[in-house]
Amino acid sequence: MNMFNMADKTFLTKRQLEVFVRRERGETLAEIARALGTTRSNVCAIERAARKNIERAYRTVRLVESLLYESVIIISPGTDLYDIPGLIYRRADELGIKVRMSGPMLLRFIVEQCAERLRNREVLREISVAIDSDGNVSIL
Amino acid sequence: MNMFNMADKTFLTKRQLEVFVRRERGETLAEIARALGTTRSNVCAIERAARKNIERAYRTVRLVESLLYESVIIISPGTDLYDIPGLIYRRADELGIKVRMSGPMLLRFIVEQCAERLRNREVLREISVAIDSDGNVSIL
DNA sequence: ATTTTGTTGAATGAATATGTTTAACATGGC
DNA sequence: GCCATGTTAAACATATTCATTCAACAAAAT
Repeated sequence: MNMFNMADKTFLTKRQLEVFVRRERGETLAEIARALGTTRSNVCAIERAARKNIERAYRTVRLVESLLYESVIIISPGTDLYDIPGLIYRRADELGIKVRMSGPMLLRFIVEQCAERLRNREVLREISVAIDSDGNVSIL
Repeated sequence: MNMFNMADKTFLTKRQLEVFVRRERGETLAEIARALGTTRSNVCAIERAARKNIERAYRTVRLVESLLYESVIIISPGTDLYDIPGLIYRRADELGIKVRMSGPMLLRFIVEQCAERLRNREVLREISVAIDSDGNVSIL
């Protein structure tokens, strides 16, 4: 049991919450380390973990909302990599959304995120791309 | 490595996302189990885990926003009185909050509320200023 | 120049999470 | 009754996270 994170309500540990709040108040790593009886580097690590979890929570919420409220584009195996930006722009146009990425940026993004689903220019496994109403593109 | 959750972006594993999306589309446990090569009860468990993670992500976001949006600014001894409005505006900007007081109004407000913590232009004892999400400023 | 402050990487033990199987149970439709 | 559907609990192996320490480094403040 983790007696510190009562009830699994959030993704922040009691320790992470304590450090996060104190840091937001402007306390220094050394002050917090003294108060919690540990080291600066440990407090630093805990803060890093807290912010990572917060970022992940935001991304999770955005992902779920994009699934529930926005558009998902399914890119089938066999599609040519270079056709993907066009597919995304076309769908965005249909929805009246301006994509916040240029064509080349989109290409690089896809390659980065889906390297293992591509071979040269060919899509091997289905790729699901979400566009939210702000024009943010994400891979599901 | 968890080959299922590319890149630690969210709190949903690939499996959880797949099950969640299919369920949202109305697919039945048995259908999904067949498609993923496993059992109904397993799909059920995965869906439960997915929804638990989503709920936790929402709670995390709400917790963090409640911490950030009712923000407390600590003004340390030694601060120049005339720097205080700037500190408050900067923090408000970071939070995307518009302060409902002009600079001179803020100054007069501070002087009125904290006379005994000031000597001429210098802050003698720490002052805690709160801004709420409506931009209202108060001394704690 | 020294101290404070924040960061990073590696390593570690303990705690949690994940996906899985199997067996059982409840409900509603036909 | 029979079947499809959804749920639950126990148990398990593997994977991941958490807090921690220690050593080292860079930047900023004193």
